[in-house]
Amino acid sequence: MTRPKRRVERRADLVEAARKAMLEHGASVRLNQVAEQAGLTSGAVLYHYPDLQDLLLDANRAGMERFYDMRVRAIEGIADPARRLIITIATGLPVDSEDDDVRLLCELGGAAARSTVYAALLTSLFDRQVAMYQVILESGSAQGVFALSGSSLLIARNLVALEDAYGYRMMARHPTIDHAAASRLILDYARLATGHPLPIDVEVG
Amino acid sequence: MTRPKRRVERRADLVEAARKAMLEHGASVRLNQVAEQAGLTSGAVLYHYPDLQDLLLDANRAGMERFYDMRVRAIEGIADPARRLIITIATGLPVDSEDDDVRLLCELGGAAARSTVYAALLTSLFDRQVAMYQVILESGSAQGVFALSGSSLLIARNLVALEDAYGYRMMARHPTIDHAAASRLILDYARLATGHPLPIDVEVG
DNA sequence: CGATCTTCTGAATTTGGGTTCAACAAGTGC
DNA sequence: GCACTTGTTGAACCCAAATTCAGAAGATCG
Repeated sequence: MTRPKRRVERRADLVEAARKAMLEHGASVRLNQVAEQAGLTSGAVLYHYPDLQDLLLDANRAGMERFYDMRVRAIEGIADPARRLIITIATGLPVDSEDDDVRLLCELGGAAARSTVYAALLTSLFDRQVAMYQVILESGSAQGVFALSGSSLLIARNLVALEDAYGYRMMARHPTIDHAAASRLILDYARLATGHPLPIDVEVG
Repeated sequence: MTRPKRRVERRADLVEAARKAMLEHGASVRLNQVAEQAGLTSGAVLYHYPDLQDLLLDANRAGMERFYDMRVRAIEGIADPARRLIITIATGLPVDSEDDDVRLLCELGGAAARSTVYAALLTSLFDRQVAMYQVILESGSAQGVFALSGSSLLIARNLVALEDAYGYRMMARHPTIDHAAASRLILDYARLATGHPLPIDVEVG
């Protein structure tokens, strides 16, 4: 029955199963729920991950990387700083209130206040996203298309902060804040901060 | 042993105990942990709250009201819109990374993605805070001290969003974002949005 | 094809928490 | 100071989940 899977691949499978299980049951997933999601018994999970916490940590780390990579990939190959900025804002928000990647990140927000490890993970994600925006802002500024209202660090932090917060609102199903509304709110700040009209009709495709 | 406490007072005690227990153990607190915090047995807790979820809900609701009331009280009696705005921004952030009220709200953020009830609570808190800012913005605009860059709803939403997000960052102990830094970041947006210098040296008293 | 390693199961065991309830202690009314 | 109500305990019980482990089922290699 057992296929010749490598240790590493098997652990990757479990990480994915743990991610799905967490989406369904929250941060306090049971070992059995992870096992069921993986189609295994709890013993098998324990064989690869003697401590469930380690598995959950890996799963969250993976989810974070996934979210970040998706954003980086969405703007690679695009030269115009204004388009890059608009697209980056769009990919920083959940696509809808069911967005799995963002759901996982929200779940983590609460845990971070109690867990040093998760706090460090989220802090690092925040800073990387800030750096991503800084690159866009600085390049736009250098090309003369952006007239920044303050330091790129300041503006980038506020942009990431706005994304985060509206992500939470969307996940909590705010009746009037959907992806389009949140985009408009953040873009409005981006216009003030860059002095660029940032036309919204640019297709994200 | 039993003191002549009224039903209502006793329930209030339990709500407070549940709040503390949640701060320590997260949204998935055990009945026993609440009981221990209250200095009672699980049976006694069940006597007053047959369903633990009801107790947790009450505790979270109480925490929210507490946070909101504190903010309202902080600006009552202050006439100058600029000062009101500055103080409101200051009270929207946790005082430090140990702030209990904000910690509870962060904890809720994750739960809201899965629980309709908590989602509704947080949404209503968000909207009330937005309304609070709108009143300040509109009155400042009417008095001619603010030159708003957009609708008061838009600006107010962004202000609350920034508060929320930096609250999360502070709770996760971001190394360079403390209360002062977060205030500066939000005030920078507030200046762009109101056209007012919003001097930071005004004492919050 | 036989020896051995890896992976996983199934059953047994332990742990931990929730639920129930008889009993009791402490107030309350009369 | 007797009868009743309220609040609470502690023990019994139940269930779900974690943990452990002997051994089966493949895979791997000689």
